[in-house]
Amino acid sequence: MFDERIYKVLWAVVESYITNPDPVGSRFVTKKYAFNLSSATIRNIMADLEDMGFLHQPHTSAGRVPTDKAYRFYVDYLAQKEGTADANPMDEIIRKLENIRTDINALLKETSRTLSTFSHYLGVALPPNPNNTTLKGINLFKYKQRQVMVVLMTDEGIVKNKVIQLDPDLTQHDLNRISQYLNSEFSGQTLDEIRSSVLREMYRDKSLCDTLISKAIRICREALSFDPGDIFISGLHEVLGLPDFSDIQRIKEISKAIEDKHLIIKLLDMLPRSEGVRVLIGAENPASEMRRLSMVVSSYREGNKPMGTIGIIGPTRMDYMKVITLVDRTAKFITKILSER
Amino acid sequence: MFDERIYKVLWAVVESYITNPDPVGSRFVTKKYAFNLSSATIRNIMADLEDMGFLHQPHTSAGRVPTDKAYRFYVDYLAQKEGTADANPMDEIIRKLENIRTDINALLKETSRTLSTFSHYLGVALPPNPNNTTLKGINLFKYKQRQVMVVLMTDEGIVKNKVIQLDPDLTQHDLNRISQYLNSEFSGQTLDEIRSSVLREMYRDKSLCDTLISKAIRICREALSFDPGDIFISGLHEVLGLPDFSDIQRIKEISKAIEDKHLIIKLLDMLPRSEGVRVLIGAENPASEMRRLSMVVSSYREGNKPMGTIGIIGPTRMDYMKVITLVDRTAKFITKILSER
DNA sequence: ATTAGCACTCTCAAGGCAAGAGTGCTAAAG
DNA sequence: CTTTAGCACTCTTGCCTTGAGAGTGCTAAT
Repeated sequence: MFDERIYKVLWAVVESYITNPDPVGSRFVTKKYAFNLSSATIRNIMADLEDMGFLHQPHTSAGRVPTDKAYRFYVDYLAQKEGTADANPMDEIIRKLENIRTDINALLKETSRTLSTFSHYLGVALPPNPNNTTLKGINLFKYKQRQVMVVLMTDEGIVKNKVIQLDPDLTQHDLNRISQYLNSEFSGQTLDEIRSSVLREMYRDKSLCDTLISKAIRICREALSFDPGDIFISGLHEVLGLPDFSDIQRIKEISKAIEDKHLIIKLLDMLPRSEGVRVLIGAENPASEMRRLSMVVSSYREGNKPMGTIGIIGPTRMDYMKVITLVDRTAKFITKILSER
Repeated sequence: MFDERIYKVLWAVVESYITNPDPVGSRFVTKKYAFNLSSATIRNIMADLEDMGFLHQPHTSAGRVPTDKAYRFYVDYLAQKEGTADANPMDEIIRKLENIRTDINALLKETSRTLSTFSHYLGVALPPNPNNTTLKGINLFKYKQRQVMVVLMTDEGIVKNKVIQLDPDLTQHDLNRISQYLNSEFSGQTLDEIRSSVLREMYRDKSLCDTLISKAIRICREALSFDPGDIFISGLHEVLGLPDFSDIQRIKEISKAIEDKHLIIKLLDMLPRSEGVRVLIGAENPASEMRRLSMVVSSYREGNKPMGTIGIIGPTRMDYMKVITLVDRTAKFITKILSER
């Protein structure tokens, strides 16, 4: 049962299928990966592997194709002997990203693009969840009659702005005082914390209905109703070139995934921000829409504080080795940039 | 030559093909659009139309298919007897957009989505070109060591922010003075004007190298290097359902168009902001990548001032009638919202 | 000028056939 | 007991043919 051999065969099948999406037959395995075994023996082994749920044959007398379970085995095994891949493209990536040190949004946008061009899969990059960011400053500007522009700035370099309607017309002077109050009260807290304390205050201070403070709180409440930050996804044309997406149904799947950004955002946001790369293969994915897709993601941080997530999305038949090191090093590089500045 | 008849046939062919993408034959025309003519006569007419470049047959003995020229004829004719279409979905659109009166970006995002769901084509929305917007105010915040967050706000409700690097470390007090100077100097001007006057001053004041003013100008110069505002494109999954995009090549085309946002931005930005709807059919399109796509666009305004552009992109075989009124009324509605506030 | 009739062309779907690939099983060999 | 050789079997794939169907273009008649 602890036969090394059969895992070597499994390994060979996965590798072969990854480089070339044809069902792989017993004969091919013997030829390409010279075991000292005949094709008949391999056949038996492969039959065993199928029973164990690692392989699948599309029809009698086609070769075998790896299942999700096989890929899982493959990447777990990969993790043990990590770092075998060469990092050729990294130089170029670093060169591309190094010029965008300051602006985190631009950095992430470029990251998603770079990831996609080098992996030939979808590149994704998620900014820090605004709810967990800590407020650096809030500024209010009179915009038009009864309209106020709220500009929120966080320690992470995220800027959110919103125009909100206000019943009584306030002067810029009023607004300055309000923002001063808000800053002294709230800066240094995360937006989530602020939101809950705002709600608390609302209940307590029902009486002070028309004071400056209650106005400030109303502003806060309105301004904090942010949707999660925008996600950057790029490289659709890359995956369209892959043989895995040669039929229209699968293209619809992936394009749906792209347009349903909310789904991916929630998915990535749910993942624990543990260090290192995480791989979700096919049906391991919580979202049913992505049962035939895999994700390789890693979180980036500023110092020790987890920020957002970057990674790639592609078919389950994916060059995991290449992609994992790509995502890993890119995440580390972004972490370095953010921590240095 | 001025025979009404032959144009009626052309009209019939286009209408038929728009509702159903099968090559249309002579017999079908006689049946569906009861002329008092036999199929043989129609055949002759259709042969003439082919000579004139209006029709095309994929192969001997298939019906005819309209060319770009035919669509052009169709929409030009449509323009004359405008407004025949019912505006059923408009109520719903208005309901959807009415709640987002304040924030122009949210408004445009929702617009592109709405356009796509109701047209079943790609919905696009382009914010005002930031270069033509007039500055309302500029604010500088100390962000980190030697880094300054610049927040620009325009009359049009666009907010741009950027973190820039600054050689000498300035205090928030310095920054306040600088922003005060910038506001007094530049607010009310368009960003383009500001950019050119900044360049002029740069040359003149080479001597004042380290004064506050020169710093301010340096800030301005850096902050003004904006790419054109983001464009909103949505509805890829809508077009993937269309029979026109059943082959993978065409999908690649359109997905390339989506990812090359720059291209579309330039395209739309080039179009004169004339009132009313503009239709670009297939090869009329300046960009070669879009030779098999059509665009129906209209600009929206605030008062009399042209702002950005909205519209839809789809195959040349498009329900122009429906789409034109859809785009037209949506643009008018947005104009109304913006002008009211 | 219009129409009926007819031969012609082209596509498309279905069926049949042969080649090729890969399997599973069995029986022999190590 | 494990491995291997051999062979029959299955299934896909490509290719060809065939027939139906649709639509045309041309000619001759109205």
